[in-house]
Amino acid sequence: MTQRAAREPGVSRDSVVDTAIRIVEENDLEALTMRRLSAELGTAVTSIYWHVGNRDALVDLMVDKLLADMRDVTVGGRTPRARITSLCRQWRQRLWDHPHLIALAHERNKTLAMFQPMQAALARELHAVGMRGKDAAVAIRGLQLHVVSSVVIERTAQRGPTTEATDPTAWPALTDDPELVAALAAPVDYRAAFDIALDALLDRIVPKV
Amino acid sequence: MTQRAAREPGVSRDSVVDTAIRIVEENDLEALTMRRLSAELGTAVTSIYWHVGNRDALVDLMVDKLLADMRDVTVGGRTPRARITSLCRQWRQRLWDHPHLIALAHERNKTLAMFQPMQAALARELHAVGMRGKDAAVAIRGLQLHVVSSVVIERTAQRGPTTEATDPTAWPALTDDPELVAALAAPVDYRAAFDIALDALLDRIVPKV
DNA sequence: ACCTGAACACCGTTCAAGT
DNA sequence: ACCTGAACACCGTTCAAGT
Repeated sequence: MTQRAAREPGVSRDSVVDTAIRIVEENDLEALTMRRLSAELGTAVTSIYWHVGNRDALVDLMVDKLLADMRDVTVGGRTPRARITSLCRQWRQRLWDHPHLIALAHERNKTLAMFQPMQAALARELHAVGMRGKDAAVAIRGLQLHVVSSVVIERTAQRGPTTEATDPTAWPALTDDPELVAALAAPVDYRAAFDIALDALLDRIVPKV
Repeated sequence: MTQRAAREPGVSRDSVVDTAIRIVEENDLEALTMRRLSAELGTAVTSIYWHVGNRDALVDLMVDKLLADMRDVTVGGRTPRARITSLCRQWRQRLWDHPHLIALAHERNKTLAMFQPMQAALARELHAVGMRGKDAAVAIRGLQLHVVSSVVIERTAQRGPTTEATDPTAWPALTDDPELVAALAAPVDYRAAFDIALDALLDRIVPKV
């Protein structure tokens, strides 16, 4: 088997998935159509079906491939608490850097699966602070949901040019606090909101050591 | 103008939106096609375009209509903290009761707009504990993101029969904590996770009184 | 002002037929 | 084992034409 798949002879399952990922990364999810994909591969539409089944199965393969690429996790920080914070920030950043992955996972209901590679690393840190079993699972779940939902919300919010900034005319009750109204009209600082909530979560979840 | 729009003579903008909402509620978002909508209305496909513009504009109208239906908020609880908790839980429940709204809002990038009707009520409670201006805005944003993301994640997670339960074979590092592995393999208790994180958030955000 | 049919440029998927 | 063209049953949208 040649490292770089030859272009001419035909199409492999891998080349289909790779090309599909490239199409999505260079454009967006809705740019991924079977016909365009086949055109880019230089084959008939129907041969794709032989290799990957159908569109849903193809997207599943794409998600798996992208997740496999980010399986290794490195941790920094002195205390376990610092390492957990670093882990969560790092994971948020990684998902953030792969916005296409989020859209893909959403379409296939694999949103939570995006977090799986991080669970082992988190469990290790929780063990270090004496959390095991069910308690550790609850903590992992809480952090997992926080990271994933943060990225999902931010990405879908800024996906289009829609009026996501809240409409100030909607609150007659707030006219006595113009500073609040102004602050709500400003764009959301997702990063800050993420950090605050993460810290609050850790205060609650991770025992002080 | 008759209260209940007459069926025979023609189609109104309202009847288009209402029928579209009914279609989505009885099925799901992808059941909403212009052709099916027109069939259900008894008109030609093209007349819909005259009334609402195009599909995107129609979905916008649907979101606005659904949000208008849940604009009034009632609060219960003695202390401000209890009332804020009640508000967040109530809002989560309302969004939860309208899963179609979430899918609709997602398609039109109006995810955060779903929360808008609740902002005024939240601001009132924060004023009661002495939070104003920028601090109050940060608190509102934090609670807003928590509620919305909680519902979004849970709904997309259970949208389909996909394998959302995490695969236990993926963590060789965890074999020394079988209770943790078992707990992670079990379905997520979103309600509990929501309450824990909400409490943690409030500890951080709302000043003790 | 409102509604129509015809047409355009797309989709995903199946299937029998080729080599 | 792999690839093909033709066909089916859909999409959203435009546009000229009707009343």
